Amino acid sequence: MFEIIRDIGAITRQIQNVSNAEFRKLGLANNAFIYVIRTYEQPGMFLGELADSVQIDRTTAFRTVQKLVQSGYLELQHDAHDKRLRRVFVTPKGAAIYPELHAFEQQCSDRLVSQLTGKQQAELKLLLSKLVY
Amino acid sequence: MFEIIRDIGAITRQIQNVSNAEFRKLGLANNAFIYVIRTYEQPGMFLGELADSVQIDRTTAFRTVQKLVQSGYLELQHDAHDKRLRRVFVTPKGAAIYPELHAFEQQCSDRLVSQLTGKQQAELKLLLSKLVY
DNA sequence: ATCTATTCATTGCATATGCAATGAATACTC
DNA sequence: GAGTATTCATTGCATATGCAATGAATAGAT
Repeated sequence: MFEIIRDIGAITRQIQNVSNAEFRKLGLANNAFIYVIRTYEQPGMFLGELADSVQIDRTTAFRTVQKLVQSGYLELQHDAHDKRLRRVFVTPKGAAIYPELHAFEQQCSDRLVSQLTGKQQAELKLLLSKLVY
Repeated sequence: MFEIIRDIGAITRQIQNVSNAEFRKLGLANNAFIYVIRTYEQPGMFLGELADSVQIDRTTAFRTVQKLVQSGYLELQHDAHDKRLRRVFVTPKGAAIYPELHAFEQQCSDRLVSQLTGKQQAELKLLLSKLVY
């Protein structure tokens, strides 16, 4: 069953490459676009929470978010009750590019599963959601 | 269907993290263990071929292989007919650790699919093999 | 309430990464 | 077979990455 690990690893790296190439022009290479997408969809996560949700090292995520704040896509707010937390939100600039980012993600996905029937696609999605890591 | 991309991305990064932590003691962090596994199983690939097979940037792969040659896990040979090519092989030292590397990979996979029935596991493997990238 | 253990964000530092460019060898065209 | 286009390995360079450590804030225990 180790082929599963190998396959998803190769696919992930490939998609990462094309995505980074696609979004470099927006200053969103190095997986930065992922943070904008996730933050748009789930605003108010704190930094570590966001990092964990995409399984990226917290310090790397921290620095990427800093850059995205600098470039105006994201903003940070202190939590009202827990002074340790810094919650992440998209700015209008970040919200404005979300459709483009998500459309590309969608397009990559569609291409990826283009050899599967609709039923198989649903089955794959279900099986993947059951993986434990 | 974009959940597919997100799921496999998160899983891949997670597995990468635990694998690197596991093999750091052997000097095989930063995905280096992948090259030993692949080279053991398919000896004689040239550098770019090996890089492409795991979807890692060729220059990164090149440098990782250099390190593995330095540390004695891999060796390079010039191709007899095409002077551009450098073919990769495992050394006895590389061959000696293959079982450990592969066992860990196996163990990660088993854990990953532990919530699936045998039939579902086979189905997942089949579906993944049909993905196009 | 004090003491201890966790959980955050953040920084330092050594190293890895990857785009762009180079030169050498081979393939392809006419 | 000269000329052009590809395909290699390799290097330079700027940047990203991630482990380890820090200090501040909170949670949990006694």
